[in-house]
Amino acid sequence: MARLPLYLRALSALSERGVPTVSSEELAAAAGVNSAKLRKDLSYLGSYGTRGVGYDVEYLVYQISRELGLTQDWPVAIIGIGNLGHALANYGGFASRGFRVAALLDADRAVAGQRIAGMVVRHMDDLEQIVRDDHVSIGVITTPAPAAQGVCDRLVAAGITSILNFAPTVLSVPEGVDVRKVDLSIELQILAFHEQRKSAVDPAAPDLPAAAQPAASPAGGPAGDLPEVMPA
Amino acid sequence: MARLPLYLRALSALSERGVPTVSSEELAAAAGVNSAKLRKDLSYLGSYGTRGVGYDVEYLVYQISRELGLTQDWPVAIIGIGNLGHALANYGGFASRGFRVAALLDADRAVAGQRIAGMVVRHMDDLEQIVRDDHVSIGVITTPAPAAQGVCDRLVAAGITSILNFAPTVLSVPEGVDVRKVDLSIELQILAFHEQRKSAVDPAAPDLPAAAQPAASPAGGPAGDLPEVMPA
DNA sequence: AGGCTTTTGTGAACGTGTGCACAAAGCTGA
DNA sequence: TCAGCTTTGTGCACACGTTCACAAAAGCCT
Ligand SMILES: NC(=O)c1ccc[n+]([C@@H]2O[C@H](COP(=O)([O-])OP(=O)(O)OC[C@H]3O[C@@H](n4cnc5c(N)ncnc54)[C@H](O)[C@@H]3O)[C@@H](O)[C@H]2O)c1
Ligand SMILES: NC(=O)c1ccc[n+]([C@@H]2O[C@H](COP(=O)([O-])OP(=O)(O)OC[C@H]3O[C@@H](n4cnc5c(N)ncnc54)[C@H](O)[C@@H]3O)[C@@H](O)[C@H]2O)c1
Repeated sequence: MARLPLYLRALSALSERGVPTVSSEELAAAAGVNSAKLRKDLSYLGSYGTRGVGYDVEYLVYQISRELGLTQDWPVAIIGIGNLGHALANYGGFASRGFRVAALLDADRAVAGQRIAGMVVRHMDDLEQIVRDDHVSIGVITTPAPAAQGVCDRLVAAGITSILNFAPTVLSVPEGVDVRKVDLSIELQILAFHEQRKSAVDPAAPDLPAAAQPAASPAGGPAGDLPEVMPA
Repeated sequence: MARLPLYLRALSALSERGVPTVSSEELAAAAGVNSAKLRKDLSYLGSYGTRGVGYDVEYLVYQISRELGLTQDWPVAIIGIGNLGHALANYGGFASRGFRVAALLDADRAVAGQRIAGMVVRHMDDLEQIVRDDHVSIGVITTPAPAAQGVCDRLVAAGITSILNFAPTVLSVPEGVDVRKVDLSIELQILAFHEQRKSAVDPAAPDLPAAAQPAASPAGGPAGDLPEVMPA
């Protein structure tokens, strides 16, 4: 389940505060989910709760870490050391959660060789060797969008089976390779969408404020602006 | 719908290549979704397709932009100009999609005053005034996690109703305020989870490789490692 | 002009995820 | 030891999103 990391974070915070046990209600509130959902998620891992008491925090941290595969630490490689690659390389939050930045790579020979966060940026030529020697199985793509598919293909060919993609492109990969994407523009656009909804017919019923309009105007400009992009 | 931005991106690419029309099949492939799903999503906006031909690319771009509220451009403020805030400030990909970085803010007086990407970083003291004067309605939080909730509260108090949060915390906000989060650690943990599944019982049936074990051992260490975190 | 091909729009079945509600289970205190 | 209280684990119903499949519509070719 994709919510386990959330629970793990909340549990870690409790653990650091020395809290010995939590009820599903408390933990659910901390993670921002429904308590029944949380209990069902946890029961999927097995029955690790005590009725009338709750869950043992330390034990649950261990069980979830185990389920997520965080008892080992995963070497990750970051490809494309520009603005974003820099920020990720300097970010200390990975190491604390079972991930280790094993290598920084870039195609630009002016970038390769630089020291960033105590590591030397390697050139893409060394990709295959690095993946093999350091057993890297997770790759992070922070190259410009046009280069992303090519980089992805090379990563897959080198044996990487999990990719985190920051470039705004749909990557196609063979079966057995997992891709997750982080796309800021999409997040902002979704926010803008809701923002527009809010400001549309604020006082009255917030139902379908603008979407009902276009159907009413058969061929002319729907709202009077930008008619030049209308079809013939 | 959260998929509209994806369609919009694919359509923009087609538009730049001068393609006049697309079928739902082609567009679905480009966006990485099912064609029936795509048609249903688009039909939700109204009937903008021609049977036997497909959809007019330019027209659809306009309609989706309109639905998402991208015909206007949204001023955003970035709070916390550290590693990540820097990268976002330098990123050119926002402007091209209807977003404008209106202000950079930081609580550190050593950071405020610096010029980044042609803008002067402002101090948090000016937050309320900036939000009011520039009509900022979207805030991006890139401060350390412990500061996030406090910053969030100030943003909300200042009148911001949409927040994009990069700090690994659950933000609580009053009703009417939208929060979306981007959490790298969670993404990596999900990848690690699948990665572990793949490598677990690779040749045989990949069913529930490790989860069935703990129930069999009533009180001892479940698999022999890390017994010190087991409960009493 | 009329049939043929292509592609949309949508009805209906399906699967999944969510949340309520409650019985069973364990702890606590008398 | 036993009653009472708290909290888990889960059966069940419901709502949502996804996918198939097909009829209606539009263009095209003869
Ligand atoms: N900077 C941000 O805040 C931000 C935000 C959202 C999305 N993104 C996306 O992240 C990606 C990177 O953004 P950025 O601002 O860091 O860009 P950037 O131009 O600063 O950095 C890109 C780096 O990738 C390297 N590179 C180019 N082609 C390569 C290849 N084939 N193999 C290996 N390395 C290669 C370049 O040498 C450069 O160092 C882009 O796709 C961008 O759209 C960035
Ligand atoms: N750097 C990354 O690649 C990365 C990746 C994932 C998540 N994150 C998260 O993003 C956040 C920022 O990361 P970073 O590496 O940029 O951290 P950073 O320490 O480099 O930057 C944080 C900035 O926030 C400012 N700040 C602190 N408290 C503030 C407040 N109350 N109001 C306004 N500004 C304040 C600091 O002055 C600093 O400039 C963190 O929560 C981190 O967990 C970062």
